[in-house]
Amino acid sequence: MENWFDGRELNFDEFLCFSLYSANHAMNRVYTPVLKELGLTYPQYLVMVALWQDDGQLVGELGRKMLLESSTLTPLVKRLEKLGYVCRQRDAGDERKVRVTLTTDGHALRERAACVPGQILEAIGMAPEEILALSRQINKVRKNLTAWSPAQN
Amino acid sequence: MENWFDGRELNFDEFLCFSLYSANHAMNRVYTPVLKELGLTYPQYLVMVALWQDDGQLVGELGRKMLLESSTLTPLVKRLEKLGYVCRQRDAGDERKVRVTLTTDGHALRERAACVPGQILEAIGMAPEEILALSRQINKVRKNLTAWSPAQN
DNA sequence: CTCCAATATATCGTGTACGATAAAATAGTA
DNA sequence: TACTATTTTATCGTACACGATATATTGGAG
Repeated sequence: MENWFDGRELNFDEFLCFSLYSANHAMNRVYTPVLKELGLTYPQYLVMVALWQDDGQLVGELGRKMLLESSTLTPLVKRLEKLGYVCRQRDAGDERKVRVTLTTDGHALRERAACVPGQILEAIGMAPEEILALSRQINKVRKNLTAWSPAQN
Repeated sequence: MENWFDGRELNFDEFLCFSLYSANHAMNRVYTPVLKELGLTYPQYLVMVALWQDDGQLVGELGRKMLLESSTLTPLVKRLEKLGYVCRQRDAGDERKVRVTLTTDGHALRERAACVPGQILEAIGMAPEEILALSRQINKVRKNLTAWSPAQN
């Protein structure tokens, strides 16, 4: 187990890919019990964070931020609606667009979720500056990957 | 979009979490078309890599390496079996265990997949040493997260 | 030897995720 | 104005991924 992804048996790309893959899963497993008390999944929480920062965004805007397709976001937002945290309504000016707005409960949830970041920060177990630096490096990889995929192939 | 996860609006933890989340998705999107020619998904490819390095592993061993539950691995390996790349058979000595063995096609696939790492490496667009260093940092986070989750909560 | 706990997979229900496709509204063009 | 192309969201099918649970085998205690 240890020597599989901590050793040198994998190629460099496989190494990084698997690191991202397993770290993302590990993050999800830490978030899950914390968010369970709010009745949210991790992707649902990310959408709520985006809405707390900027209410009334379109499904498309959320998709561009989170890099998700409508086939993923539409049912996810519908679940948030069923939970009573958001409201979906067609834009009056352009009936194609669907605007996602926080309900009173959705706004109130922000306070109840205030303790989440601290718990996650503790679980990560690194200094904020270190976390930020690592995030930037990972973002650089993400940018390279998204820039490459349509161009080359 | 840019200023959401590249700026400072998120908390540190949300920042890192989202970086991992989106980078993992981006990686998946790069792998998908490359692996499509082999008829594999990314998790299936990871299992094949593990088997190419060490054939005849148990479902449980694969699960510990990839940090996956049997509820995920069992159907995944069954799909690999349906594709004709592996063979699932109960261990003679202990009928509870299921051993996963490469078929002739499974072994042959290794050559056809030899071009994959190079393409991914190109897409990542970083020097091997840099990739390795980043992987190690991410693995450190993963270790912290997995060590924390059962202890604290 | 019998019963009970532990181990190893498997099954089920829910929720992401995506590609392909569809449907509806808007924009652009002849 | 009529027709087409684009935009925006939604739907469908497939494949992870997990927690909870079930099943079967093995190991131990008495």
